[in-house]
Amino acid sequence: MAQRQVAFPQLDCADCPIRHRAVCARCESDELDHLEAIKYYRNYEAGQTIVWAGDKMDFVASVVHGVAALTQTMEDGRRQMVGLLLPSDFLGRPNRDRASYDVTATTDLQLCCFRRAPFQDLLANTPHVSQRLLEMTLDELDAAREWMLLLGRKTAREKIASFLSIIARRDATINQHGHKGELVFDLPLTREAMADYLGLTLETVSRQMSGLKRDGVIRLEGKRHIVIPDFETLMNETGDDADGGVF
Amino acid sequence: MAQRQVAFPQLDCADCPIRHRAVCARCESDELDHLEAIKYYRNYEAGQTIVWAGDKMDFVASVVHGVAALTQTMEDGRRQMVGLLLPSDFLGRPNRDRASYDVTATTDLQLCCFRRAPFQDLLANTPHVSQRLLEMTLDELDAAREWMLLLGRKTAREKIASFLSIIARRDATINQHGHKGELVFDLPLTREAMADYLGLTLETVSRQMSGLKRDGVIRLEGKRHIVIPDFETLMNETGDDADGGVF
DNA sequence: GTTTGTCCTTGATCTGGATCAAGCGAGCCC
DNA sequence: GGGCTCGCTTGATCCAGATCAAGGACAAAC
Repeated sequence: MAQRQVAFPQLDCADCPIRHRAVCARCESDELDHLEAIKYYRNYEAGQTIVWAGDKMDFVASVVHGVAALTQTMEDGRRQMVGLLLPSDFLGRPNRDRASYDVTATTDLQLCCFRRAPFQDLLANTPHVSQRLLEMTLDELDAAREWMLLLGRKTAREKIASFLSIIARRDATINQHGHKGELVFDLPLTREAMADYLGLTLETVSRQMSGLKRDGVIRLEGKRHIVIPDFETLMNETGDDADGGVF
Repeated sequence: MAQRQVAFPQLDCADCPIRHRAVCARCESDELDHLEAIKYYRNYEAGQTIVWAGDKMDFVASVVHGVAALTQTMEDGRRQMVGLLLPSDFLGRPNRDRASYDVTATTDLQLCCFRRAPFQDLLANTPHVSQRLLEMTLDELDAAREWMLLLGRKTAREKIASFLSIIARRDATINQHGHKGELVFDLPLTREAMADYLGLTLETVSRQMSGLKRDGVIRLEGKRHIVIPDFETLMNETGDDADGGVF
């Protein structure tokens, strides 16, 4: 079963993603080597909480592998996920030492952390670091705005299809033992976390997954393993314009 | 009738907000005077479209006065507002020359514009400009995430109350001819635009406004002029934690 | 093997907000 | 003045998704 990574190329330089995506513009510079001196790794198990909203957070970090979620909770317990961090995404806000959201590991997770103070020094003294971080933040803002369209105006089925296509774009491998190449990936979230992502209940998520399965848009192998026979068909269910353009 | 500006102090240096909020960290530097050379003003009437999603956009801008909205539209016409720009907010994305969203003036509007190329040069050569823009973008991302909670999990009534409190925070004056000080402001959006902001229909917006009026949470003088007798009471309707903290 | 717990599915019913429909009031144009 | 249109309100009905409820699959603990 030949597989290859799609859509987002693997990180290919050094062992720490922040060098590639967050800090170096093109990974050509040596001047950031002292980042090595302030970085360290942390590992979390699926389900673990990394910080609670309001907690002191003395580091920023880059996701090495696994998935983390940012979630807001209302007093009565209603929850809305507001960020989903995949490998190479950045966690934490420079110049703010308290977490604004609950951060949890939704799968086993490794973070590459940087102590806050030296990172902020770096930011202040290395122009292209803040420029790179600005680019990343603008990308996140665009993603947040797509997400707002989803939350405000899409139907439950469209929400599920959109979510699957987002995860597929960043995570899926192409399974080519057939001829056309199916997309294959594991869901990094429970049904409940998907509900929090999509502004639905877990029952509705479950029902709509069953619906997409019944209609042949996806196959479900176990609870978490997804096969997408034809990405085009899935995209038709998202309500988005035809040309997502990645594949 | 004595009034004073609350929550967001008026801009107080030079005539162009970008000098204060977007560009200068503390408005202490002179090195940005050449911004003067690349800036120009544009005026729009309420309802006018500034750019359509996908259009070439050869400038970035700062809102001087009035309100602009960023909106996404699905093929079948469903619309979701994804950004609301008030005075001193920034419009446009550096290093991207096509608009990602429809931009419309929801009131009469004046923009202070900067041609793209020189602004990008400035960004590349003036570290604290990109640092300041990073701060602003992070603030916008936080606002977007609050908005996601609203869209995904709040009831119609909570959405309306939240919206009113957001506008009041940025726009209201305190009317002190009573003793405690009522908050007073004009809605910068039609009911339809509010619906697009909140992920509701305009009928639901109208009904919930009537509901808040009936219950004495707000007074409505005409269609657009709002009086909030007691901000605390309004906040209790938003579903948010008690301590918004601004007043 | 049984028990327990977590995650998920499915069914029955309810309801908040959407949809469909009518009408109002305040400009504004002739 | 009369007839517009535009923005808004209100009423009647409908339905997608929430809620309430039961049970299944699977893994870990004993």
